[in-house]
Amino acid sequence: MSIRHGLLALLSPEPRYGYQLRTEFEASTGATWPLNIGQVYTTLSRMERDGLVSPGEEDDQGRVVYMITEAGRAEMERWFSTPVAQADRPRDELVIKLAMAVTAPGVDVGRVVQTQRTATMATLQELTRAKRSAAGGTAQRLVLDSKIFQAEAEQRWLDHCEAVLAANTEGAQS
Amino acid sequence: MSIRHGLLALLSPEPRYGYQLRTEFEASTGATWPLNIGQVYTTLSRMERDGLVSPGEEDDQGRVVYMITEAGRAEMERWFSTPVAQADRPRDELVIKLAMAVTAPGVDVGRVVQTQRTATMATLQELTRAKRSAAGGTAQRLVLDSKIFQAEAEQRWLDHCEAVLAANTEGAQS
DNA sequence: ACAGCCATGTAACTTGTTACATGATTTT
DNA sequence: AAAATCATGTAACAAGTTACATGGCTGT
Repeated sequence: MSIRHGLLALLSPEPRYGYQLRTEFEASTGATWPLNIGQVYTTLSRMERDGLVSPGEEDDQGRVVYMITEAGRAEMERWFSTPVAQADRPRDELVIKLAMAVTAPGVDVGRVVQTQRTATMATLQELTRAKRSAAGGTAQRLVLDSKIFQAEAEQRWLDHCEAVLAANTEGAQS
Repeated sequence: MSIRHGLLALLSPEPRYGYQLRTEFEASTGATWPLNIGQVYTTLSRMERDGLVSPGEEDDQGRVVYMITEAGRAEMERWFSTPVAQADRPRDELVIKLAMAVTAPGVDVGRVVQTQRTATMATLQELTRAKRSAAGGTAQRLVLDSKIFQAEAEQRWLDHCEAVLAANTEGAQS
């Protein structure tokens, strides 16, 4: 529900039209998660269906301007004041992959870990480079930082996995 | 595509029936991401449609046993040998929420951060408790560890956000 | 008898996502 | 004139998810 709420938040200060929303969404969250323009319109339609936004009159330039409704504002406030719970998060593909690699016989877990480590390292370097070039405002920088923190945590976890697996094979099977 | 591939991996050593797949999936990944049994069957149907699995004959006890196909095995190997890329990951709701909180006027970002920090702290304690009780095999333990690493990274990032925002309000706006 | 687990399945829905069609305006 | 950008929208699909229907078997 990230996009819905994101658009809702962008509409909260004042009405906007679809194309503008994409631009501003990407300006806030950065270029790493590009937002297809079609999706803006589908999401707006669905939010209209759910009573969160309503299309006002057209622009002076004929653009369709949406504005947030009462219900939409309430939903936005609920969103900001409710923490993201553990259960809300999507399943982590890497974690499932490793769990399966450990479980399934005949899979070289070490190789899976190594492959991922290389990729994550490359990601990390790219992110660091992006951070050095330092375009964008506070929001974009924080998004970048989040990705860096997450990639670093992933590296540490991969190290940890290797250590655990090494200890497992040398000693008894678990 | 985590569940598809997860089921595929579980089917790789030998054929299984649906109910069994749920049990084993949860045994590998832990109870934190419960898997609805209905989903196992829908996913199996779709995988059959895509030629990744095929229902063999019934069990001696009348259970519908699925087995992995050639194409399924190839897909599984591709999965294990391909790293999870940055672009593959879903949008992070918390990150978007904070980016929007920073961007939108009239939102108390500090409160959003605090609310999340409290929740994440509670999560972390719960995870640590779960780890101490230490049921489950290697896979489950690694999944738990991953969640702990991620929660810790999230706490660090929230701290970092606060620091950046404090520096921002005391000095000039960015 | 009844509760609860084992077991399979389907219908319906959500969000996310893309490919495509269409046209106006602006830049080169 | 052609290319690019601005702007709106639709059709179609994927994957995940749940609620429900159905029935057999097991333990109390």
